[in-house]
Amino acid sequence: MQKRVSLRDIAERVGVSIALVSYVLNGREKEMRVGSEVVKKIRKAAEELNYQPNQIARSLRMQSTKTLGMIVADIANPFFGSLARIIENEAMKFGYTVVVGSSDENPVQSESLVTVFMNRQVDGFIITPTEGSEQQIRQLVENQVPVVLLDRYFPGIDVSHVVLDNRKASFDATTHMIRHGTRNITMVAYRQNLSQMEDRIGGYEEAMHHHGLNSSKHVVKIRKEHIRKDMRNMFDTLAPGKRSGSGLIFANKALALAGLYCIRQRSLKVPDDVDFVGYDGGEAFDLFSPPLTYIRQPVTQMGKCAFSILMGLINGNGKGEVRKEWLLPELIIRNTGDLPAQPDDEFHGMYY
Amino acid sequence: MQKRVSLRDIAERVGVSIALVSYVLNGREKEMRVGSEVVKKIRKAAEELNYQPNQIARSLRMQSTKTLGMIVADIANPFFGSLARIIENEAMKFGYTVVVGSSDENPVQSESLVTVFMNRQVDGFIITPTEGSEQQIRQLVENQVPVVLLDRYFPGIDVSHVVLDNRKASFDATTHMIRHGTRNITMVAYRQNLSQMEDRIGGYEEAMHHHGLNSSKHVVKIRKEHIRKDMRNMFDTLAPGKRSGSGLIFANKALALAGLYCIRQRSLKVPDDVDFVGYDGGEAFDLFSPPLTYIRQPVTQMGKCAFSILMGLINGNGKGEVRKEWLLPELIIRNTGDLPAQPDDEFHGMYY
DNA sequence: AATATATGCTTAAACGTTTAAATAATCAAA
DNA sequence: TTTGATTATTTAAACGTTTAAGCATATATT
Repeated sequence: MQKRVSLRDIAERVGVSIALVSYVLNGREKEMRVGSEVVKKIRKAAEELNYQPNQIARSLRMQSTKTLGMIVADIANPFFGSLARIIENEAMKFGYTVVVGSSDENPVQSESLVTVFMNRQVDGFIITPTEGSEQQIRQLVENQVPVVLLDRYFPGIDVSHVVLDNRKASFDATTHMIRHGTRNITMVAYRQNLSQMEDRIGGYEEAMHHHGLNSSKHVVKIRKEHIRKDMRNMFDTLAPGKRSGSGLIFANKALALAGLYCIRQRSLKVPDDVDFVGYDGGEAFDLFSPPLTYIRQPVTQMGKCAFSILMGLINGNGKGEVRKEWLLPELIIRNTGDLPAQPDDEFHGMYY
Repeated sequence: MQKRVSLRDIAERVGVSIALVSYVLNGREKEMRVGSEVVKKIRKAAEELNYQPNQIARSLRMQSTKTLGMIVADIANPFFGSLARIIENEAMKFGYTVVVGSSDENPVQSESLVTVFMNRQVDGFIITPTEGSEQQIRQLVENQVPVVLLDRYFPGIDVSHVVLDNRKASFDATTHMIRHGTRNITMVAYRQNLSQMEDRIGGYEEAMHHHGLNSSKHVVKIRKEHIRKDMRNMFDTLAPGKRSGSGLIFANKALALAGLYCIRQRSLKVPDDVDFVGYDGGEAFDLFSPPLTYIRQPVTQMGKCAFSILMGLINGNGKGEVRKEWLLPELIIRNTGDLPAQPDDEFHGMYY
């Protein structure tokens, strides 16, 4: 790697001090009353030498790296990939760079990412917190590190967050099924102590209760590590499709996909044998026969919102307000034989 | 954000110089013959104050940031997301951090990412080059910046790369179809001047030629920006399914998905009406009726390989060898009514 | 004529590390 | 007793910026 040109190189070539060069290249020549001749010469030299500022040196001096740390469950998951993409785009606009890490839903990994990012002096965090990471988050907040939680939050910590209104999402999905004549509705969720899951289950229960179907409420909790096995068990036990009016609501995409495997395996028809609603869309939902009903999250809005809150925290230097956002879901109703509307040609890049 | 503890804080508390603290905390106490009592005291103080090194300061001094720049087409695309994930994991093991940027297949954006990352003094790059970015890459190489190209490469530049053996992949896919009795095979590709596309098309042509089907060779080039429209046109013109022995090979996943829309729209059956092979797998391919045949890329291997080559370049300080890797594809043969084998429960995280 | 103000530029410290070189003290060998 | 190692520690420069403070010189104001 060749040595890069520094302010010193320009200063020497022009025959002035480093300070002057810095002032000019930062556009402070008026304020600092730099002679117009000198300004020209410095600009010219910078151009000729193709000067690029060393952001590391600047960071050290300024105590601000213009870097954000983002911790998601898994960047290979297109939901998080899309969020990362949106935040990356926003960040770029404001001169920020994003470093992304995947916690794998593991609090130990999450902790180590926080440490690595802190050592790299990131200016703030956007975090998808994992089960068991409550203490970490609390510590960050106590140390006055700018943090925004995304996708999940901890009711017990007073920190900004941007999440889907999961309760409403499940409520709407359940209500939709009930209106459709489905009575025997099962909520299939992860066995996981996170706001997300709890709210997704809560909304379902609320809707069932609201429609007087309390007695037929049924929540199945599946272990993430045994998703296939537990899913098969569920299908064997519940035998949806055997009795009429069965419906399944899957609390996330991984569950829905595992469920769809079982549905295909048992040659069940949607919605006649089992009614279906999943969280998050995707190719598989569009191309299934029939295309499937799902809850769409406003991913773009989530990303932009989280970013702008974080900017507020960072630039408000400690006085940035805590903001808590629950964004609205959209129920994409299908489960019919018709092909889903094709996205327009202009559409690309965003997988949700 | 609270002030963090520095070497100076420890030095003052123990009553020694900063240098000594640095030596000890870097494990150089033997080499530097630091008194064992002092070592203990420094360790203790560091522990008590919960000292964390400032990586920015270290980077400035060491002229090495332990950071890698990764530029992909789109991090929201699970193929790139998976690659990013693998590289992130590898990097972590070696104390590196990865900053990822999405070029959107746009050379201007790619250029600006390169600049941003260079200013942040990344130690090396892993790049998925876009059409028209040849000059940028050439410049990096000339400036002796460690670079590894991933997924695509430029035959005209002598720089390390890790790509799928796309030629073989298409050759195998085409041969498989021909053996299966499909004669009327169309290759559906992007109109794009990248090694990837050219090789994917080339392998198809080679196989057709090899089996004496030169006259029925047919390559359709679709514009990325008008993928839906061009795809519909193709189906209207070619009318696959109208004549027997029709087959379609899609040069990437986006094309395959757009193609599957049309297949469903026209109620064509795979493989009776149209035979099908796509690049890259995914939920949609697994859950389609029937599950679809596709070319699997060894994503994990690609990521690990690219990373290790980059490490060689960085640590070989300029003498690291240029390595060019073409990795082997795997043809996942299906197109039958059977459900695909379910991934094991242990499987998770990797979407390819 | 003395003082104030404006202009144009330089000096030097600071950010938090690493590390070569200097220093000082102890001890062994001549 | 001097010299030479050995051991333990400090000093200070360097990495490339930013920026407060200082210093001339010229011009304007009393």
